[in-house]
Amino acid sequence: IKHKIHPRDWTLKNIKRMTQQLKSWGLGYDWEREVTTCLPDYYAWTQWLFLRLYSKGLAYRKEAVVNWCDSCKTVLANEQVVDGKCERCSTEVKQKKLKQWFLKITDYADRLLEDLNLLEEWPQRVKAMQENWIGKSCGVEINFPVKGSGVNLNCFTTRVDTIFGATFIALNWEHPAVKELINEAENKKDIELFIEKVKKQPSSARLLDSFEKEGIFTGKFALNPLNGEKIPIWIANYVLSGYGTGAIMCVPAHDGRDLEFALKYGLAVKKVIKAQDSDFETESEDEVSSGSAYEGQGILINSGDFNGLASEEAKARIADYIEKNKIGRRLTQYKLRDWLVSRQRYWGAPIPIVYCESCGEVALRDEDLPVLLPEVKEFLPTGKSPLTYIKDFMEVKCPKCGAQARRETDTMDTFVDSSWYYLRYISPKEQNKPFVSSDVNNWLPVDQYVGGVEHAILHLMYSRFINKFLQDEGLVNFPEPFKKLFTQGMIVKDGFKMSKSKGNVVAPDYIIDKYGADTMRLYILFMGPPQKDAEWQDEGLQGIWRFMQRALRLVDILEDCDSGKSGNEPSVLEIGLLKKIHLTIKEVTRDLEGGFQFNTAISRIMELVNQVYRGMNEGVLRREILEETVDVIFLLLAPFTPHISEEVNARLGHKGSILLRDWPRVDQKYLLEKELEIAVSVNGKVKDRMVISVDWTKDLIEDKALSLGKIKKALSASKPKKIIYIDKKLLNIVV
RNA sequence: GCGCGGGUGGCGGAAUUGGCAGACGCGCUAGGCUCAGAACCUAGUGGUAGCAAUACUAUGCGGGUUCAACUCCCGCCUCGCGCACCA
Repeated sequence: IKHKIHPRDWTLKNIKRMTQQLKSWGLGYDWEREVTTCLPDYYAWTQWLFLRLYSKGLAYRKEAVVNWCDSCKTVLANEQVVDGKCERCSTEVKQKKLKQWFLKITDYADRLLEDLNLLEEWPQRVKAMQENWIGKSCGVEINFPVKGSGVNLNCFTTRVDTIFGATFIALNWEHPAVKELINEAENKKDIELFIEKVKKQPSSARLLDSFEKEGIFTGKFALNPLNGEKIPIWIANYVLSGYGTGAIMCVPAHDGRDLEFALKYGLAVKKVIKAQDSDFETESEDEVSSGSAYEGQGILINSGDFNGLASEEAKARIADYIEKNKIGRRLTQYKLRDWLVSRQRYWGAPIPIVYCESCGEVALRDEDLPVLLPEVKEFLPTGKSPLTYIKDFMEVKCPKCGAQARRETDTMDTFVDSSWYYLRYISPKEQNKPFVSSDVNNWLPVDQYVGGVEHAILHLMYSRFINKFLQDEGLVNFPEPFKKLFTQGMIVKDGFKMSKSKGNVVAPDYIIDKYGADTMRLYILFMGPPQKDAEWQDEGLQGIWRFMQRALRLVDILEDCDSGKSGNEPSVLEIGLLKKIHLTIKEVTRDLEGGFQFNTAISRIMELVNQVYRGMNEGVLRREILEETVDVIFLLLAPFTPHISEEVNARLGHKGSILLRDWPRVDQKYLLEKELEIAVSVNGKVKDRMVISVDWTKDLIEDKALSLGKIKKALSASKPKKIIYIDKKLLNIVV
């Protein structure tokens, strides 16, 4: 749309191009299972999913204050608003009241939170981010009656233990009681002016450190239901409307934000918690005057019957009291909101709902699917879905009564498509259902998922939600879709993430033309640990290219080499090389199996190549030994450099593909050392090293060490106090 | 403010989880090859002092535990990311 090209043409063209690119890298995908979420054979099932959710009351339409992007002319999910701006175009997001479709992810909030515990092989970071996003907190909602009126102000608090310290109440300007409260106020005009001012403050301003708390007194008072104290009611700009009730009880002594506000407007500060080990008399006043509130747990004071209790117990007892006297109730709050899936974009799967004069909102039947996205000429955003203007699309018979009805014109957020695609991979060609449950249950959950952290909340939370829903529907039998998660870093160049807008992209096609796909693959994996960001350096690529040439030259050397005598005992030099070969096999295997440690695996293969060259410098290597070495080198390289390894495999006379050959095996006989070198240190500082035989006793090793010239010198006259021997590693002499 | 990660040579990064810090690569220096250059080969390369053997010093800073600390503990500094007046 941005480029004024039809989204379908653009998308299909890019899919084609990227498929070519992925193939040119030599990546081993099963292309038979490719799915395209924007084509009807896929999105029919996305619509089917929507209908299942609808039938369970988990897809619903409501009027709500939603995020609106003026530039994209569409609503956005909370998850797609970053720093108060549209994640796509960075336009300041506005709040608008609209009737929109939501998916009830909040019904699953507790399970999404609880089941994070099942995800043992997910990064802590991602789990922490989801936990944060769900934002569960337990507390009470308590009624503060307004003096001289029938109004009750409900306030949610997690700090039930501090209710006796509430010295004022603050309301968001949108709170439904505001109108009534200020009706007879003397300064009604001023209050209205204040509200107008606060309304205009952009929501992103709250994020700034410079955001100043402001408020105005309504002239009304509320009664603290626990102690009957009369406390003033204010309207304040720091109270959120979307969380809790939009009204808060303020305890300045134990909340920094409330204290800041109280000090500014000269409101009372009342301490009701003292730190476990503190002396109340001496500390209280200083704290408040220095502007810091005691926010920790402690012992209750100034709290009537609850004095002397510890915070934790007090919370429970006060909550009991509140419920018993019917002045409030226990309540759990979440930050997680329902998932807004309506989009006013053309490019998406139409929501399969129609509106009928007599039946109202009606869901389509499965046999009506797919609702095809019609051809349009006009797809630029206008604020209404472009589908609105297409008569053939809009006009439809009501599936219930057959009368003329009109279609829903919103399309679905594309994250709905991607929340279940891993299931479709199991049954990509299935015509009659989205997937075959028995096959899905056999193959899934996904063993290893790889992706960027940018999906930590959006895609990975939505997929978990949908998977749990499908589990409840009996269509899958596992609670979590992705068993292991690996989040890879970004490639950075000149200090910025590679991107077209920064103009620092290194085109893979160009690299492949110049150096070949293998060199590029090897370089990318050698750059550093894949979970971290890595800096692209052309020199590094050159280094890898050099290494590949060096390794390939060994094949030339081998081919020019006489067949030579065989059957002789290997020379010392050859034994050294054989040991290195098997050590390399062992370590490369461990690096690959133990995690994604490609960078170290590659460096070990480099070491092996280096040792071959060093060996040839020092003496003669027989052809059979050299051949074994070259063979192992390219077998170990095969996962990284499949094309070149394949070629070498053929040159060495092997029939068939190298990818079908066995992974090299470690021959333990080369790793069993008869002799080895250990370090000898004095007081932890290495002074010398020596060769020992594995069958030596500790006494023998000590004697030998103490006879070393450098050790004698280091010890000079002092007598060893203690000698510590770490098997096969070092001997430390303490003096 | 809360939550995750990091901090090791000129640079990217290793260190078998408490046991020889700096593997491997880049860069740099010297030498070889060459008419010359590129490429390639050989050697060297944390810092300070020394011709050298060697000595001292060194993993963000300060303490601690230990025969031994990049690694563990306590207290700081700093950078990156995520969330954020969530009551």
